[in-house]
Amino acid sequence: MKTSNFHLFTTRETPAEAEIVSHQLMLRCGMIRKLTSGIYTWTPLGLRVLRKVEGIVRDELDKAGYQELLMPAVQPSELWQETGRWEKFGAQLLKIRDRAGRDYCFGPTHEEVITDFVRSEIRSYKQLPITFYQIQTKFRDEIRPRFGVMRSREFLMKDAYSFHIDHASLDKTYWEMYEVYSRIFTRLGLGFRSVEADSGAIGGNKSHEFHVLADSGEDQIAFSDQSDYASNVELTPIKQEETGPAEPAEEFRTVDTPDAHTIDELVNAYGVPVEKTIKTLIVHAGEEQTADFVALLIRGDRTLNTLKAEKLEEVASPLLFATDKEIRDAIGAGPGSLGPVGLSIPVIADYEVACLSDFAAGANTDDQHFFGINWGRDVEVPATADLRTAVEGDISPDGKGILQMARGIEVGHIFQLGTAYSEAMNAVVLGEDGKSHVMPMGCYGIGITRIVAAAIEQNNDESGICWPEPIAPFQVVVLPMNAKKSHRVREAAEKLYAELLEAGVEVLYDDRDLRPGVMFKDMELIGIPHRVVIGERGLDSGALEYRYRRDSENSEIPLDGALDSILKKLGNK
RNA sequence: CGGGGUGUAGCUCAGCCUGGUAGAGCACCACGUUCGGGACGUGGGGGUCGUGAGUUCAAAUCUCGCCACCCCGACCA
Repeated sequence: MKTSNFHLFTTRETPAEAEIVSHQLMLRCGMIRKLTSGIYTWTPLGLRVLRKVEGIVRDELDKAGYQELLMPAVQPSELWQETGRWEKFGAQLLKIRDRAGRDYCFGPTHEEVITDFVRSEIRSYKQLPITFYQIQTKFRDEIRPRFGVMRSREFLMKDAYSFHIDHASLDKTYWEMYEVYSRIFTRLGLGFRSVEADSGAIGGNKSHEFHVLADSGEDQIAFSDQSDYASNVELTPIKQEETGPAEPAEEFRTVDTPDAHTIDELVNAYGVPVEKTIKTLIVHAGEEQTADFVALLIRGDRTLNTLKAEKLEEVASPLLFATDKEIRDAIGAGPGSLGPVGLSIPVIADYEVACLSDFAAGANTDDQHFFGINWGRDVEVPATADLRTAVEGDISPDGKGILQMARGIEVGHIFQLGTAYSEAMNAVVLGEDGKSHVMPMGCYGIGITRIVAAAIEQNNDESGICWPEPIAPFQVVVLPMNAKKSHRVREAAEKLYAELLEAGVEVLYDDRDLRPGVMFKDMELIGIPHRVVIGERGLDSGALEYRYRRDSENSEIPLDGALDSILKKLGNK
């Protein structure tokens, strides 16, 4: 490709809307252009990268024996009614209506369509297991699209679905897919980690996320420093400590605390160690409960994990905090003065809270706290549960090592759906026993679009992008110095360009009549891995200059046999 | 949806407080000088100042409504 025939438009300045480095660089390179919130055009440059990612994903899936198909982006509401998701999926589902007044949605995912396809195509257990996949445009009407293509509303996704005669077969495919995913992300040149995850709105049982590790990631990952345990921190369980609370050492006492309504104020004004304080959070009770509210106790320096809390039957799901007025009506004190002693509503304490001694908490009377509280002596020992979010330094749930934290960008997610969809849609096959069996399903997603952004997050420097070679838009760039003034330079460059093309190399030849500095800056910005510079200087000594994008020094390659030298570099890196 | 912010040339922004001729840098076009790390000069094209109403002799500027976009939270590949 010659730059004269390639739409390249780079900018020196960073557009104001871009917050993170990948978004900034994608805009500065001219890889994407925003049409409207969360919806982007991919320019020829950006599309080359997107296609590379897509190609690698497709290649590995094909090798694993999964079959590609292509499902419609627009889906009829009837299918979604069958699974109940027409209502349940919520506002993320973009609903549209045709001229006859029939309802459709723009597909955010394809469980319904694939299940419909399979229930009419597959009749016998002998055809199972079977896995289909597609690479296709999805639309999710995100509440807040963000970070360019990292969280866009319209995006390209690889989604795969597997169907099985029994759970054992599903489990087998699931772990095969786990390996395929690992191969894909390795081949893409990404630093990643797989973690145990919550299955979220898609539903189902077992689930793993694949995260590209990057500081700008939106997810927090907890992992053990001594084992391969890793999980999304929203899910990381915390073990109950085996040792109970220490013997009481302090007198129980009531203290007037008119200026302490937060944990911070309590700690600063009264010298209570923060790890001897507890927060009392009042939330709505679950449907079957007799009380209206439940009090959740968390150590003062910890945060409530809402996912864990709402899984408790005592707690309403979704979690709903009581308002200040509700708290005052039920307890007779404001939210800044609550505690477990003398509380009239059910109490659930975090495991850690149950192990405290001589701690401080509100007195359920405005402007008063109790100090030196001890379980059993001053207040009944409460029910306990795992309520808080894990933090760095906690013991790993597998008992091996302590937890570290990292930030990640979720680029893949695999689920064992079980029969949630196949049952709702009556997707059955005949088994060996001659009876109908509901097919357990797995589903497996990769965010193709997001991978491009994640790869940039992980591979950039002050000059621009440093693409991993497998997904670079071009492998090599040929830069002639002042070609207009020099026949020799122009001829040598044209010749090398032709040879590289002939050899099947993806080469960009910068034939624009530009000052060298501009070319260098442009090519470093767009991150082409290999650069060959041709100038009078080098030609005089029979050499070309070569530089790898991540290096800071040039090396020379002899003009004679330059093609072979370059091919060797491509193979080596 | 709640909270905060911004809308002026393709991009980055000034001008608004204190109403009166719409600006700069980058980008773009032409010519010339330059030319191995984002050159310089001269000339030029380009804006219904987000939008609608109001106040006023006069609105980018003041007032009100609306819209869009961005940032912080819950959601997700």
